[in-house]
Amino acid sequence: MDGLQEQQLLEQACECLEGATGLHPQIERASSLYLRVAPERTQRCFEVHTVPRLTPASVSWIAARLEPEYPVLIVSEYVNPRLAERLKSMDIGYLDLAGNAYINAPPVYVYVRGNKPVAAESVDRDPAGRAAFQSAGLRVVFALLCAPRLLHATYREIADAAGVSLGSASRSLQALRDQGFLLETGSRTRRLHNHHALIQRWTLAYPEQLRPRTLLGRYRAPGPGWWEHADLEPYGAVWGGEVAAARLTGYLIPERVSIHTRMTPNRLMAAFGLRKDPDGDIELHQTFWPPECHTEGPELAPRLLVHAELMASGDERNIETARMLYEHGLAGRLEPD
DNA sequence: ATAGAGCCGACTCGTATTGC
DNA sequence: GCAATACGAGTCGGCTCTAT
Repeated sequence: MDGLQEQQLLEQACECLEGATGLHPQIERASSLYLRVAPERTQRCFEVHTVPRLTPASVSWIAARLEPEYPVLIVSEYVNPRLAERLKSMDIGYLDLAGNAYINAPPVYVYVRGNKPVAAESVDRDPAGRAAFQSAGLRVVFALLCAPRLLHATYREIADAAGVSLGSASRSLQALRDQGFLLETGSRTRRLHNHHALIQRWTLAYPEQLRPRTLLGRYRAPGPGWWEHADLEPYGAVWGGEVAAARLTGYLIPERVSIHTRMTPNRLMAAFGLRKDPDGDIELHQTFWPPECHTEGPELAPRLLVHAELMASGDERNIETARMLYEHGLAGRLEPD
């Protein structure tokens, strides 16, 4: 999202706030966007973060990443009641285009939730631009991030490795180029740019766009702690999410299990006595990344995926663990932008 | 509440064109 | 000849609307 679109979204949200409350917010632009919500009544200034489509994962991301100088105000097209509740509980302010808002700037206090979303034109709805962060695009981005050799491969090789069609690979790469995430440095030599933002976009889009499509089913094990001594390797499977994070950091006691496998679930079910259960705490997923993707160990999913799964859970301890994984693994492996 | 029709977006596939 | 790119046709799945 570029600066102009950010400001447009903020201006529209401010109009909604003005209409609903009679406050006269004042936008200030420096290195980032700032908002004085009621300059005539309080000098309190918020640092604005625009997130057109707010999801549980993006709230997790924001909660994990922000160490702001000023209190934070999230501006989105729509903040649903559950997210509103969650943001308020963390004392993070929000504004949306439906007129929902939480602003805690004494003596000014606003809390509105439950307004329905307005059917407005999204600022992030350009089909070509989104291609990189839909299911096919997410596979391509993941392959490029985890197997950098592919940056210098042909379109066909990239498409094969990512498990998408040639046309989808082409559209995804074009979208990445358009958004400044992919730089052509010569004939078939490419470089990823702005890794941090790219990982953020991937992390936010993964639980919505790709994860539901790789889900094979939910299961339940005969007893707790079964995963501690289970050997997945013979079944072409790896640990994701909380179990992988526990093994990488020793910081978590897993409650939910996610397993990524290249085979059908039958053999895993037979080996570990798993039963199908729509409310089970075990999720089986089809592996979507190429074998050459870098992993931390033979039985662990790539760190980028583990990070995204933790962030998507919304659990505070998971988010903290995700931050550790990012800082002590992902960030160090990135090329400088 | 549910089933069926219709619509739409995302994706794949095939093919034509262009450039090296 | 091969790779990159563009584009149209077709498929699939999800969503909404409507009739029952």
